[in-house]
Amino acid sequence: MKKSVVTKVKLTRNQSLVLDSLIKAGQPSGAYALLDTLRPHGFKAPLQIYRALEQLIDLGLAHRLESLNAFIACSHVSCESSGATAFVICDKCETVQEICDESISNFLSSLARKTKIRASKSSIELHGLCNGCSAVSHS
Amino acid sequence: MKKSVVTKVKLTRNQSLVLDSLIKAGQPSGAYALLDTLRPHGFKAPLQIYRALEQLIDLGLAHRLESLNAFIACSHVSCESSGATAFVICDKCETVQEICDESISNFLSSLARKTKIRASKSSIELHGLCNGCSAVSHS
DNA sequence: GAAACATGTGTTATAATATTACATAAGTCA
DNA sequence: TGACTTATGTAATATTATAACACATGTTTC
Repeated sequence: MKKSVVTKVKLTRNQSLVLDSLIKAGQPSGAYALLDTLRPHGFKAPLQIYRALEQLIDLGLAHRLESLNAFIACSHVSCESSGATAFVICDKCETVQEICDESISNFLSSLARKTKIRASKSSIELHGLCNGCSAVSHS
Repeated sequence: MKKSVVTKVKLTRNQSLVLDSLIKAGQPSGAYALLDTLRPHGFKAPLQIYRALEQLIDLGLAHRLESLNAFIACSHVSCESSGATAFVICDKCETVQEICDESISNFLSSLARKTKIRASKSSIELHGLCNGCSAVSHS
């Protein structure tokens, strides 16, 4: 669906800093949260974040979570990023599982075929309570 | 996943107006676009739109498209809204196909099982070019 | 009907997210 | 070097969404 298959990309300083922040966060992070984190490194405007994110996403090193307006580092060493990725999000502890297997791409292919669309981008996000949180929250 | 199974709900005036606008639009509409449409009917503030939308979505009469920050009327007479709905969106003509069959719910169940999540909400959105637009755009 | 409660409304202000526009700098390649 | 593309800095602004408060309407219970 996308090209990608990145072997060795040289990230710019800004891109590296944003990616590092995302990785350290280990959670979905909003653009403005990233900005605050990076102010000590000289970042001053949201655009610096958004521009870096755009690149990282194109390279498959980061993903955008549409339902959260947030971003997360790709959890695969370097996501082959067929575009066929699903995110499973715990609404309590904010843990995100990034799933990227044949069941996802098969499902998407089948959906595209049925609806006669030439697909270019997908977003699959499942919200709920993860195993741990589900056990605790017996409200 | 949701309750729903709405047989006959009495919508308030605001809710009816918003739903009518959504239906007339026949396309994804942003909250502020709806507000503009409804100013002649006395709407003045975004909150009036957002509050109506919240109800309509709870009732399964409208859906939110996360990747567009937009809303659309449910295309099923009254969506049983198992929550298992997928949206296929043409980025050119903005047509949206709302798919709601077993393949969707099976896929989501399987994903929830694999990731051990107790799912409460899902969002599946596939972007691309629809059959018609795909034929034209031979750039 | 009156008291108590939940739900819907109107309105103002503000928060959170994202982009436009323009000037400058740095990397790439003929 | 010159031409070109890509990245950057910065300010301003656009777009989307919510908080807070006052008031009204509806429903249930007694």
